[in-house]
Amino acid sequence: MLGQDGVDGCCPGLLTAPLDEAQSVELAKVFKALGDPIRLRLLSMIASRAGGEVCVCDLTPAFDLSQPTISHHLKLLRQAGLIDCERRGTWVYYWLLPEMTDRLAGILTRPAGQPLPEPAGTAGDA
Amino acid sequence: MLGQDGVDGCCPGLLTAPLDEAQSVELAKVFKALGDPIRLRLLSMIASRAGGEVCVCDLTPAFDLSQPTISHHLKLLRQAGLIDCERRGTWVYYWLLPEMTDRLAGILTRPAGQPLPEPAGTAGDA
DNA sequence: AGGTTGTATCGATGTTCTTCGATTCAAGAT
DNA sequence: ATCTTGAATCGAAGAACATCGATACAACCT
Repeated sequence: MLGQDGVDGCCPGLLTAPLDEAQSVELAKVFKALGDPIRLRLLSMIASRAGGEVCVCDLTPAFDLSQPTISHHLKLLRQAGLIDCERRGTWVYYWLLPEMTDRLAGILTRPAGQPLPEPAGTAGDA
Repeated sequence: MLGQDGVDGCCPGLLTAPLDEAQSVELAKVFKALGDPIRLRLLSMIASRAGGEVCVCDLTPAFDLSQPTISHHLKLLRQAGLIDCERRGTWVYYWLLPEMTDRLAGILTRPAGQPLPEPAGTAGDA
């Protein structure tokens, strides 16, 4: 889901052509995963790790939330394709899947050849 | 809110350093606005318009939703700073605020000097 | 085997979100 | 002034979400 041809297809996405329904549904899932402050902080903590991965045991105590809640948020980020994880002994480590953030960045980037005329405020039709 | 110094501050955001609480709350509002298929389609329809603006009367009939619902979604996109609008006679026109999408794209883009070592699967600690 | 620690899953609860019909507001036309 | 059309606002109803405590699962230690 997403990645096959929908979201990044050839590249344009979002700002250059109208999204069709299927594309918008898939894309919305990813943005919805980013639409929560806790998940955004989790993602940034995971992504900014030099080693490339973080133990859950380092993430959980950084929040005033229960352990199951953090686990739930991590699951949503994983289902969105933004991160992945692996158990290593007693601990579970998470890391960023940069393909997805790259894809989102591309989707939000205009082709540079689309200046967006005037903000209409100064344009008017008079 | 957002844009002053929080989200783009100097530039890094999200993938290079942990977000603080205030930043994550502001950013989450914008991503949450993008986390709905209808709003994503509305935004793409608005952004991809050559003229730079779209009349609401062109947006509403493109969906199987009531007029108040579309109006509501447009309001959320506007409150997120993604679009703006202006009434011109009987009609209201919406256009993209590229500053916000540019900002998001920047936030999701890694500085290129962050290769993300190995996916831990091949690393192991043994 | 039994105990301990770290993490995920399960139900339940309160909140937020999406959507609607009804209404109100804005502006032009008769 | 009244009517008509386009768009926003106002409740209300149902669905989806965030959060918790309790519990189950996984792996290590003694």
